[in-house]
Amino acid sequence: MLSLNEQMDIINRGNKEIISEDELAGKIESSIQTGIPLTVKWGADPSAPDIHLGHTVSIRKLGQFQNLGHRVVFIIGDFTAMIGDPSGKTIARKHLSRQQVMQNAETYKQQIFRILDPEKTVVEFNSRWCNALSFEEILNLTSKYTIARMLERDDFENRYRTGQPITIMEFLYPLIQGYDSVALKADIELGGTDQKFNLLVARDIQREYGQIPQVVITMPLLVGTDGTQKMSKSLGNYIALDDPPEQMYGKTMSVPDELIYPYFELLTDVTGEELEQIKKLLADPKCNPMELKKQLAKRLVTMYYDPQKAETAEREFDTIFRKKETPEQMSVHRLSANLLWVIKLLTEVKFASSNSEARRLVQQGAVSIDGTRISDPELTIKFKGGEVLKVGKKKFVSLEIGC
RNA sequence: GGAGGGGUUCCCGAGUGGCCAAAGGGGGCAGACUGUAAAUCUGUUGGCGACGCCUUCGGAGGUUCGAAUCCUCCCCCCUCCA
Repeated sequence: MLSLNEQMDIINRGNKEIISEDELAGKIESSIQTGIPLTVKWGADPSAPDIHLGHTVSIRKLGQFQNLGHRVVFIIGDFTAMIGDPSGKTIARKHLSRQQVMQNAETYKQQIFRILDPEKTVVEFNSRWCNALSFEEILNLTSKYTIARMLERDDFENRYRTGQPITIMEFLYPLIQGYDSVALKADIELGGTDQKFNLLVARDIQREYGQIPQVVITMPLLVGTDGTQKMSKSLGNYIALDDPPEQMYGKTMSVPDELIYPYFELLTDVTGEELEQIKKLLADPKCNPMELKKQLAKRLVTMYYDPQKAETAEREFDTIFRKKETPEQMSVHRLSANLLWVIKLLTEVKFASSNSEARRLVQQGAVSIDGTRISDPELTIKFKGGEVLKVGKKKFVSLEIGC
């Protein structure tokens, strides 16, 4: 096991805030003395199994804890999912079946184990202890926190002030998450800065239950591909771990230039010196940021796939977007007939969800076949096979005759 | 329990009898521009083989030649008083 200072150095890198560093040092010290690893908690909602780069900011930090010999517990909040984290607008949550939860959990594991060591990761479902709680115990839990303190939470305060509904059930969310820490006797809990409130509540709850409060480590929120809002699945501005290489590469390239630096910092293992270098280059007007972004995109694809796939992805990107040519590889669609109305064609290959949308695309000049723009929405085309249909900038399909 | 305010398209939000498939903004999509992007500009944004028709403004009825708009009942949300 590494010394206190060495451990602190590693943990300190890239986080937003540690509450508190002194407590953390104390815990690490006693762990070194006793040889007992610290329990590091991290939780996730089971309803959204698409892990994206935003999550990896925390997951990578967990990986560091594992390397330091500590015990990482990944909690799947199947119980809390019934409530839904009150941060969003989504109030009514659909109840997930046991089977769905298990399925999502599997998907989760598959993804996080691309970063974490499966041997060293404990996976828990919080329904295990939550379902066992009696009403009396729940009342007891609710007696440990006040409305005033709940309303300190930004979302709650906001919604309360602007006249948005808040249910009592939502107040339970932070309490249950806190109770999870009690059940696990968590030493440390990791989360995004948006989780700070919940993580801090857990400290109070643990104290109420006679435990030493967990150390809270918040990680910066990754800005999504739109360059403004945090990366999230519901906003659609995310790069998923499961995105195929070309997509991972392409999405990274579509990120605003300002994100190049934070992405290198939070998502890759580049050293401090390299980061400095990147910062310098970005400030240099002679340097084309595209080159750095390509490095970033390639690096990410290499991390989650391999160098060859990264190479291919880069080549394809250059072909489509820089040279504006057709990609080498594209999916093939077998036409239902060899004489087809353009509108029908677009809906058939699912590049448009309705005839109206298809018409719009044609009228806007988004549609071309073998490089020739189609502008007449009434056109019927005769195919002989091998044609390439392009819609917009990035949708391609190769057409073949027959089903 | 009482009094008042409100529910409109993906989101926010205007509209209080026909000119309403519904202003404006956001987002999305497309086009132009560009060193990839972003930004910007322009267009578009319910459906239908389509210059006409069908469905939409919390739900169900009703008034009317005609309803997002008026009436009745119901559901939901918010505020204040208790």
